[in-house]
Amino acid sequence: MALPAVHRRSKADVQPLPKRDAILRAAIDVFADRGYFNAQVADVARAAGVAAGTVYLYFRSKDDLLVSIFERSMRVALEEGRQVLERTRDPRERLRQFARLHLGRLGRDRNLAIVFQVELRQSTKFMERFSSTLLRDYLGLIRDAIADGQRDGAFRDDVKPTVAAKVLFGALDEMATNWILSKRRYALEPEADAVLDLFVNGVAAGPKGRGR
Amino acid sequence: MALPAVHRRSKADVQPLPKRDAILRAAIDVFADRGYFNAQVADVARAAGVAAGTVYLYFRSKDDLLVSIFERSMRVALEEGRQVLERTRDPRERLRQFARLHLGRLGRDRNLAIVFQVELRQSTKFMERFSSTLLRDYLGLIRDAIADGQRDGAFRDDVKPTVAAKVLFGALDEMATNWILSKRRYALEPEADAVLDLFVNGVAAGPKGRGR
DNA sequence: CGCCGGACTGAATGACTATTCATTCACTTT
DNA sequence: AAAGTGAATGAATAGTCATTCAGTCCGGCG
Repeated sequence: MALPAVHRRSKADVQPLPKRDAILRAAIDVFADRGYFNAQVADVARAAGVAAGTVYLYFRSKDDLLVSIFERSMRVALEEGRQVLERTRDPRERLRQFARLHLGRLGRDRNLAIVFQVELRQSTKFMERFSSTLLRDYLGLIRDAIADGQRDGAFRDDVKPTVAAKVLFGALDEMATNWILSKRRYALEPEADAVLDLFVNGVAAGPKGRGR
Repeated sequence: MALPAVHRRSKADVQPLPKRDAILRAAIDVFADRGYFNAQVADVARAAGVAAGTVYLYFRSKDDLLVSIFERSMRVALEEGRQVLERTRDPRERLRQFARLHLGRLGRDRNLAIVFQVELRQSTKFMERFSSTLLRDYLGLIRDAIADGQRDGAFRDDVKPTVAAKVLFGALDEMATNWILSKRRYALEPEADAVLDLFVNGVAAGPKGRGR
């Protein structure tokens, strides 16, 4: 049972399991292209340049591929989001940065965006699993930023932060979904500014706008 | 086994194909419960009280079931939406009614809501098919109402109606999705008012709020 | 009556595919 | 060079299901 050489720098020690990453990347592309249910594990393996069985050395199951894509990306998103909130104090600017980050991330990787906006939403089974953890945290970040803004006096305090967070997230989500489905090819990230402007100022005309 | 229906008004003319409707209704319930891909056609048949083969007397394929659910509901939604726009003139009130209609429809039928918010979004294949027709029209209704409001002077005219329409739709969509996934059971329709308030007035505090 | 047409049935068919596992292979160690 | 190791392979397995179709059943008609 001799454990292999300790000082061997070769193989999987270079750092982040290159094969695992290759498979995840391939999964994103294949799922985006054919859809999760229509994609075969063998397709993913081929795209990653490995044999079908190899996928199972790194992932428990086909489901696990989808879950792993979600978790890895979401962790990054949460980390980036938290950093924005730390480094920026102005409530509006915070939300704007957050929105740009969100759309920027998806706009940079179309296939990832497809997996997030479309493939991940298959069946309530997945949805519940996802939305009850990382996604909840993500929404929580927005909610907290809004609540902070209310304390600052920058935002109205007669709206519930949770509702406002959902509205903002929903708006961004729709921009992303539309971008994916659109035949036109435009930059997604800049849309963040338009969304933020609407979210902050509303559509009502005139500076006094409020009330009915 | 004898069918009691003696002198039934010549076959299926009693109204609109009761069996077809039963199958569609069953499909909504089964898809909502198990998810489209995990649901078997035989499950739908059983829930509808017919044999598996009978489903194919009324629908071309399993896909066709999903498409039919979407199309039938969407046609109703479009019709109701158009009526609102006809009977109401005030821009804000129009949007409010529209939002209530939207959330009211989903809030009334949880399984239909699940099919719409989750199951229908499987794979870009379906999404593209759907979003390029009825859904586009639905968004168009919102967009036109907003453009009207701009002509009225009720809404700012420095926002693109298409963008504003997506923002509003996205916000409503997110409220619906959250409602489905939430363990809490609350009324969905009333949320429309909160969303509309935010969409019209924005989160910014103070009556002058605008600008940066 | 006996026969017709068509709605309906559900077992059988034909495909498809996630997952497994006996082998092979590329290296290392001794 | 011999032996060992575990990563990687990919053919075979074990199911799963959408869809079909040969037949059943029934009301009405001649």
